[in-house]
Amino acid sequence: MDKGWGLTLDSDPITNYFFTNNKNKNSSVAAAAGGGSRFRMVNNNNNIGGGDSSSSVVRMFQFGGGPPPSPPSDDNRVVVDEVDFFSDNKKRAVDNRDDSNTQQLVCVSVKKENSNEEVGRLRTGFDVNTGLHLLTANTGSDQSTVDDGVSSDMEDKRAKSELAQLQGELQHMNTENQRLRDMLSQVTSNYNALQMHLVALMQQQQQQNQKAESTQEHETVEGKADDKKHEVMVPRQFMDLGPSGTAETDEALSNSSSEDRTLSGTPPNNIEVASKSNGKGWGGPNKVQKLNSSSSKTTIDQSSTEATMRKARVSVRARSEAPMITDGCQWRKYGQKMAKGNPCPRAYYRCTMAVGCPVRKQVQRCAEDRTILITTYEGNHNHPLPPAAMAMASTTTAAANMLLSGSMSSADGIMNPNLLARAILPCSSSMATISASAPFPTVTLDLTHSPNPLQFHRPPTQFQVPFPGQPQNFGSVSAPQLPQVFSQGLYNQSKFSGLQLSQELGSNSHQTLPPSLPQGPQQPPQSSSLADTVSAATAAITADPNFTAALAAAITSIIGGGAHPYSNSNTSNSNSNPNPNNNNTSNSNKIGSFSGN
DNA sequence: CGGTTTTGACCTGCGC
DNA sequence: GCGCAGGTCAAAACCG
Repeated sequence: MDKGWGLTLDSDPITNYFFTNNKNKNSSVAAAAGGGSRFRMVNNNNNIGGGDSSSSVVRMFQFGGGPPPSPPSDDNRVVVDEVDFFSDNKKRAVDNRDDSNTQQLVCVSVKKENSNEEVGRLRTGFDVNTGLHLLTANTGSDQSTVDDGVSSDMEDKRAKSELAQLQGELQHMNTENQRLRDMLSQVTSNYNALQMHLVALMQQQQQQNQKAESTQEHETVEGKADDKKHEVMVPRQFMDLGPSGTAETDEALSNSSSEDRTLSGTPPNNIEVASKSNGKGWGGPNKVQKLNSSSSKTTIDQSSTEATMRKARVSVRARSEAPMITDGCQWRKYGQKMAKGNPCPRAYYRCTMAVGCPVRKQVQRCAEDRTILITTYEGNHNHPLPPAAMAMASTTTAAANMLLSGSMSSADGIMNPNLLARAILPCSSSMATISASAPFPTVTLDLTHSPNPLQFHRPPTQFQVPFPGQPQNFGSVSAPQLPQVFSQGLYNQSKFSGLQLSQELGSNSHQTLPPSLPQGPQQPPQSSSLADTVSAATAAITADPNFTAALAAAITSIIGGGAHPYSNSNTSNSNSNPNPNNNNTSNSNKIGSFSGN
């Protein structure tokens, strides 16, 4: 959520405006990232001399670049602010000794600006030069030499009065600035609250749908008593890849089931097994399966099919040189195998952030393109997730929920993979593909595509998160910010090849991408990580009104169920360093049999 | 020393 | 029933 927040807010034009104008002390960084270079220029100008707030200053400086309230006398100097600035001042200094006052004022104003850190936005060269020149010009000694002959009280008074006036204006501006900030914070909080509310509503709706379905199933299953209840519900748990983390929502979603799971070693697992017993799904250990003996077997068998159907997997394809993407969670490798048709070994990981966490993932390099890392998630965390892990969790959860909700209530979901895919990633159907092929329905989020490479590449650490949307927008996010977006974890450990927004559907592109991403500089969450990036993207997707609308429409049309996109998901990665692609195909079992490509 | 990784063995489901 | 393939286990090795 948090991250989503930042993104969405940032995207907000208003926010952008405020940030850039008011807060943007490091605008050079913030603006740099995005496509907003032009915007930045404008802002800077405004900051310096442009905007309403600094109009007085503008007048003094007579900047040509910005849109100064009062047109500067010299229309000629336009292009380079610095040059104009200096030349202008100098000019006056030389030409008009009487303007010493003006110079003084300028100096004063500049100092003020500095004190406010407003000047910090200016390019360094600009700042430095400006300060030096002005100060130098205004130095008392110099002035005295110049003014000696003229020195008049009248001028002093005039200067003082103007100074006072300027100070007053400055104060006024500061007040205004503060007021705007307050407004911004208020807007932000309101937005956040609304978003939370929306998510809660969606989850609630989904929960209701789940209950309805579970009850139906329960009834259908020949009235087998209480035990069945759990079993019937179990599938749900798995259905939610969800970010269990924060969870009010999670609990709500997985409510009863979560309770069952609390005791990790025991019964809970049985439940898992039940859902997974069907076959080759990842699931509870065989042991557990064994434990899950006869009594409930019948019910399991009956429900297993459904459970299987409901057990969704979310596969994420991303370009990464790292052995594993950083998703914020801690994983322990418990196996590695050669998979048929892929020379790269497949690594199996289990979430170790909590003792009984059922979440597992497979990591394998793409046979065709080994720069692509395929990470497949399954299960639902039964523990709080760190912020860094929320992004991926949210993303996968949202995708899984979409799929599951579709598949569960009706076959339509699977029947219309495109629709679901679109719902998940409205912009480009190609980015999200749904495979109904067993054993479990799988949603594949392809983060490797970048129709419009807006990607910013950061060589060693790269991560591609192609989200539907406007690349340019993303660009606007600005490189500097992106780093923030990417969580440290991912950042460090996994090397993604650039954050990308793909808009395969040119026309739709706008829709898909949450406005937030595109528009504004995103406010980096406190802890940034790749996960953040993903979460950012996820948040963007989920938070995007358009996305939400599309999602809701899709779901409604398909199942009438509700999906709840979590705005926060993250992928952080774990500490473990699996090298799926490592040549050390030391794996075990069937290496020999492996035919490779 | 505890946690993680490696890796051969084992289990299970599926297709023939 | 057999073989294959996917998935998991668990002892040994490794590592900080």
